[in-house]
Amino acid sequence: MTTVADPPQPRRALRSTAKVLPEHARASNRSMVLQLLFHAGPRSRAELARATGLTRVTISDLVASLLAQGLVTELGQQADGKVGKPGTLVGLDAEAFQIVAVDLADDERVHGAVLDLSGAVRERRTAPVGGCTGAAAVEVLLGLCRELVAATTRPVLGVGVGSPGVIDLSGRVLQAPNRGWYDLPLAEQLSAALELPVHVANDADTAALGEFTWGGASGNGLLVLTVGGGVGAGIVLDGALVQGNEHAAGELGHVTALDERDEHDRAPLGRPELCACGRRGCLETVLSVPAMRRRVAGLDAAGRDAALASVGRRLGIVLAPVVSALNLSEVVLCGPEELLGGPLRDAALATLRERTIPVVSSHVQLRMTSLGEHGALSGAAVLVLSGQLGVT
Amino acid sequence: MTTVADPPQPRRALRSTAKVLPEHARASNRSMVLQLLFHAGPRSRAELARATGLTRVTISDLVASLLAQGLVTELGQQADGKVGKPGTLVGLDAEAFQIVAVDLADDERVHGAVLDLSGAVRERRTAPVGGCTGAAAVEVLLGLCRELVAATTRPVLGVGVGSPGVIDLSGRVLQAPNRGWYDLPLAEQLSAALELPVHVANDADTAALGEFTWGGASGNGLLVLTVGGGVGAGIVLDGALVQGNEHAAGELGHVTALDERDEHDRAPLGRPELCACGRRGCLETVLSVPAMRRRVAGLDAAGRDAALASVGRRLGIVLAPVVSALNLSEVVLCGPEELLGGPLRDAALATLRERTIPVVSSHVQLRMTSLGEHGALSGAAVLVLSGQLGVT
DNA sequence: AGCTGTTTGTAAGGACGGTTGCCTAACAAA
DNA sequence: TTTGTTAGGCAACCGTCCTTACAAACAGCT
Repeated sequence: MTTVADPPQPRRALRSTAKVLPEHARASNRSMVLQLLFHAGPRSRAELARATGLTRVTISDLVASLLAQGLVTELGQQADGKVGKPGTLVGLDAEAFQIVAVDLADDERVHGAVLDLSGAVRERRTAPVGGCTGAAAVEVLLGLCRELVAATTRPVLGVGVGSPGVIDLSGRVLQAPNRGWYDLPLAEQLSAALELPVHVANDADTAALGEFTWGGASGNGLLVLTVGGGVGAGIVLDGALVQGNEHAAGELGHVTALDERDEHDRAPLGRPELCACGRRGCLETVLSVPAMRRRVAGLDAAGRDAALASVGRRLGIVLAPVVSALNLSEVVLCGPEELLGGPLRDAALATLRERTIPVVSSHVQLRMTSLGEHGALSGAAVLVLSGQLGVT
Repeated sequence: MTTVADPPQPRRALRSTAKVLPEHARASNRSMVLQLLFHAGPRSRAELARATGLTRVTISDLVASLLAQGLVTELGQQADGKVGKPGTLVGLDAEAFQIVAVDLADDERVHGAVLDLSGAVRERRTAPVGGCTGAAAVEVLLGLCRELVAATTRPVLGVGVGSPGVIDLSGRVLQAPNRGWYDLPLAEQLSAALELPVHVANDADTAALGEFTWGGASGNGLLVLTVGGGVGAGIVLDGALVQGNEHAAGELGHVTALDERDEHDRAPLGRPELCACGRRGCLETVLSVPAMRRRVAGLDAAGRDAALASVGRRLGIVLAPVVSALNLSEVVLCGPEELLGGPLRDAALATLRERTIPVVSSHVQLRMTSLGEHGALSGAAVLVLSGQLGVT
């Protein structure tokens, strides 16, 4: 009959939406129960019902399916002297599955571990990279994964990998210059070879996940800065990693931190140095471990402290806009404690507070990681927990 | 029987999770259909089914309920010469409801409008603030809202308000010094008085929403900077506003942008000025409209351009870490075109590119808003569209 | 001991949402 | 006219959660 007017022009790409089925609701509720048991410890079914808002009937059903899968176990009666029938405690069984986690941040050796569901490391292995790149580097990684899988004593929930470079949500490495990987579907390849679920993410992102889950993060909004050969950052907002437009969020290492014309701290830091990226004064040229070691070499304690404080001030200047814009609750440093933990941290925090409004700065914390060396490994494990069980 | 070991200590506050019911799946799918019709224009049921992944049966059912509510209408047959039965086009009815939107960013007058579902302004009203604060300011706002509601010619979908200050997700104003509001449940009060759904958010956030929905945003990651009496920012990541730990995300106005010891641009900008917050050199002391007008007053064209370029460079320095950390695709400036649009924008973009790695800076855009004066009003309308229909 | 009230966990039945399978209507191409 | 394709509707089924009802286990009281 009536023909139709021209459709209005599409205004922008649609936000990724997906159909929702009742079974997704089920999965979400199942994850909520697991999340609760994971973080808050064993509970009775009735308590789970109250905490989730679901009915006891539904919780019973969910718990029954989790029991059938072996993910949770009944732990006996609640022994507190309240009125009424005592509940049966149900708890996550940390021994039910094991997780294989691998960290590729180190250029010399690939570090891996087997963890249980509580995040405890059960087994540790490393493999030398030996300068391998491209497909050969994938083989080294795959070999370590096989070795770790062989070392597990329980069914494997999945494999988590933290790698430098730009990595999309599907675990495809868009670019990782250190390994010579470009547009490589790493998760897919590993998954096919190992016949296991594999999750791959940027190493700073996995470090952020680990800190978020196990580092005692307090509020909402966490930035984790990994300081090693380079500088990277992972950001968790509202419980999720920030991806960025090109999956390159967290590229803080190459923000200019030292300006040709700044008088600020000129004496201790000298003129802006040339960076590997071809520009001058990048944060990496002052904050990376090699740069700092070079700067403090041969200095006495006072000189060393002054130099590190200068670096900390530059870091504070770079962090101030980020912390303000996102109203972060926590900034966490990962790297050598002896370089980052002292005057550097203190100066960075002081500078950060100086340069931000109190409503923001009074709540923000700046501290060393509480996970020690293997934060990235724990984070890679969280990647699997999150991907397979919905637990974060 | 067996008593139980101590539960593991809770490690952190749980991420906000909520139970999911099948009816939520229904609401989500309904929103997805509306979203599609909103952004991509009229479609047949079969096309909707293909686009959403749902079956034709389910789509028919959803469309039937939307037809019953008057939100969509059938627009006749598809007239293209393909094989098979031609489909019946179904389109969002922009006339079905109207939206009342109010912007409180201006200290002198409250601006309001009636919009249809396509975002077109149908009616415009303002009310003088007259220095009112506290409850009196609420009364002024309420009066304007009543006037606008009376001016509507269709059922009202809801009321959206953009206000300066820190505002939580429920529309409670935690603090808005300009209006003398502290811990005020504004959305709740307005909703009770008007007997309509009311959504309240920070004005920079609503501006960001408006730009995101109607400004032709390209990629993922948008920061909108509102420049007026002060400076504010709203950030949209992954299709959602960034809230921040204390709902204070976007507080960029009081980041130090001009340092006592910086030589950088000293000549055009002078020594760091005292800011209303009590500190020196905040971004607001160089980028706010009054500050800029004062700086360019009495200068010739060249001097004016140089001064604005200096301001742009300071802005670029502040933005660089944020753009890098979040890998933003777009930074949008809202405010007086004659101040922001020319040398300031150019210098800010150039500085931003100088200070960030190409992988980040090559994709980022920095431009004036395409929504003109009433971006915040459009954004307040999006608040309602999003809250009531799930359309963004 | 026996009763009462409270709390836990399960069972049965109903409501809702989505799917599959099958039907008819409408059209183009052979 | 026949064939193949597409749109849209109807019926039957499955999954998920809810409400209601009930048995079991306990504390506190008489």
